[in-house]
Amino acid sequence: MHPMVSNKVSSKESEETGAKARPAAKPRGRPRSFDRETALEKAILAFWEHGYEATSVSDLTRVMDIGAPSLYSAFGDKQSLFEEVVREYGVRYGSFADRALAEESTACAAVARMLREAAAEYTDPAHPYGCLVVHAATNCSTPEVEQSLRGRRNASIAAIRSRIEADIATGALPPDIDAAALARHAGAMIQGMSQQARDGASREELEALAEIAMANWPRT
Amino acid sequence: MHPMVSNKVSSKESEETGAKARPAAKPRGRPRSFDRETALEKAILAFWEHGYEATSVSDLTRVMDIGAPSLYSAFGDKQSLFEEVVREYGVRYGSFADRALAEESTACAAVARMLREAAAEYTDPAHPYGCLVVHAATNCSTPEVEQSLRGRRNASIAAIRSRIEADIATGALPPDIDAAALARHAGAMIQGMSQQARDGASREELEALAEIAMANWPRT
DNA sequence: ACATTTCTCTAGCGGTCGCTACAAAAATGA
DNA sequence: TCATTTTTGTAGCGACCGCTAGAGAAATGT
Repeated sequence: MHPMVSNKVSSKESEETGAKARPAAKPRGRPRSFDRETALEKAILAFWEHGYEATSVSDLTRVMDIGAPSLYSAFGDKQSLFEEVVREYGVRYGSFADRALAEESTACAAVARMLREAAAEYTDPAHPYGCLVVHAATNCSTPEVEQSLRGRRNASIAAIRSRIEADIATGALPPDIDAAALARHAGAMIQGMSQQARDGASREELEALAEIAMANWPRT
Repeated sequence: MHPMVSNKVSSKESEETGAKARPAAKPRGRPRSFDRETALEKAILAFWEHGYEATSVSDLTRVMDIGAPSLYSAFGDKQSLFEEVVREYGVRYGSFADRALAEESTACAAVARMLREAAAEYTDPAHPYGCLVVHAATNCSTPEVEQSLRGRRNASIAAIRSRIEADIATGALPPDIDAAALARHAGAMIQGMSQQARDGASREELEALAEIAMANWPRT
C-alpha cells in the first residue's frame, strides 16, 4: 500500500474521448529532474550484481543518483522497485531464451541456441555476470521475493518442456523420451552455467561446457 | 582479532612432556552449559537454509539456544562461526564427492556416483535442500565470505578435472578429450541440481536429470 | 573459607536498515 | 501575481544489525 506510483499516462486520460495519442499532456506540478528509464537501468545493474537484500536503498539512491523520496515516489518501495527491475531485466537481457524457443525449428536447435547465447550473455563484461533471476534472490529474508524468482525459473523450464512436447507431437522427437527430465536438464545446465560465470568461467569455457551438454541430446 | 576462541585442549598442554593423552584435564572456571557440537550443528542447519547474511546473530542464538556472549566466546564472531560451519558441513554432508572420486575406479563412474548421491543428498528432507557451499554466500556483502565459498566450488571442479586427467594418463579415457570442459560440465550439473532441489525438484527428478547428463560421457 | 577462573545473563552500544514528515523549490492554471 | 500541484533535499523515525561491558553464577585451586 503506497502513495501511488505515478506512470507516464494516468489511467483516466486513456479513457478520455478524443485524446488522440497525446504522449505527455504536461503534468501539473514540478517536473521530475531525472530520467526514469536510465535510473531504472542503474537499479537493474545494482540488483543484478549484489542481489535484493545486499543492495540497500542508500546503495540504490547513490547509483541512481536521486534522493530517497524521489525513489519512493517514482518506484514505490524497495520490493516493488525490484519487481519492476526483474520485469525489465527479462525484457532487456532475458529474452534470448524465449526467442530461441520461438524461432528455432526444433527443440534441440532451440536449446542449443539458448545455451550458446547464455554463454555469451552471462560473461558479457558490459554488465554483471550470470543471470539476475538465478542469483538475485537466493537466501532472501523476504519470502515473496524469493518465491517470485523461483516461479520465473520454473516457468522457464516449463516453457522448454512445452517446446519438447511440441516436437514429440509432430514426430520431430521420439514419443518415448522424458520431456520433463530433458527440460529440467536444460534448465539445470543454464543455471549451472550462470553459477560458473559468476565464479569466473569465460565465454569459451561455457561454450565448451554447453557443447558437452548438447552432445547426447536425443536424435530424431 | 578476537578475545580467543577456546578449544578443548590448550596448545600449551600438547607441548607438555609426559602428558599421556589426557583428554580434558578439567578446565578451571565455570563449565560450559551447552554442547558445542550440537550447537554447531544447529548453526549449520540455519546457515544452510537461510545463508550467511540472512541468518542474523539473534537467529543463531535462538536456534542454538545460547546467549550471544556464549556464542562469541565459543565460536568467535559471526564470520569465523560461518567458516567453522562450512568446514564442518564439508565433513558431515559434503564428503560424498571426494569419496566418489577416491573410491570409484574410473572418472566416469565417480562422476556418475557423485550425481546420483547428490540427487539423494540435495533432496533429503532431514536437512535443508541443495548445497550450502552453492547457496549460502551468493550476494554476500562480506566479500571474503563469498570468495571463500567460490574457492571451494572451484576446488571441487579442479578435483574432478584431476580425476579425469588421471584417467587420461592411464588410458582409461582417450587423450583428446577436454578434461577441463568435462569437469566444468560435471560441476555445472551439480550446481544446477542443487538449484533445482531448492526450487522443489524431487530426488527422482534429479536422478533422471543426472542420467541424461551422463548418457554421453566419453566412452573408452 | 576464599581467591581465581571461566561462563552466562542483562542491558545496551554505535551503526545501518527501509522508509517518511516537512518545508523549500519549480512547474502550471487562474 | 498568486494559489495549486508535484518533486526535491534535509533530517530523522523506529527497528534491527553485529557485538560487548559489566555483574553475577558456578566450577577449581589452595
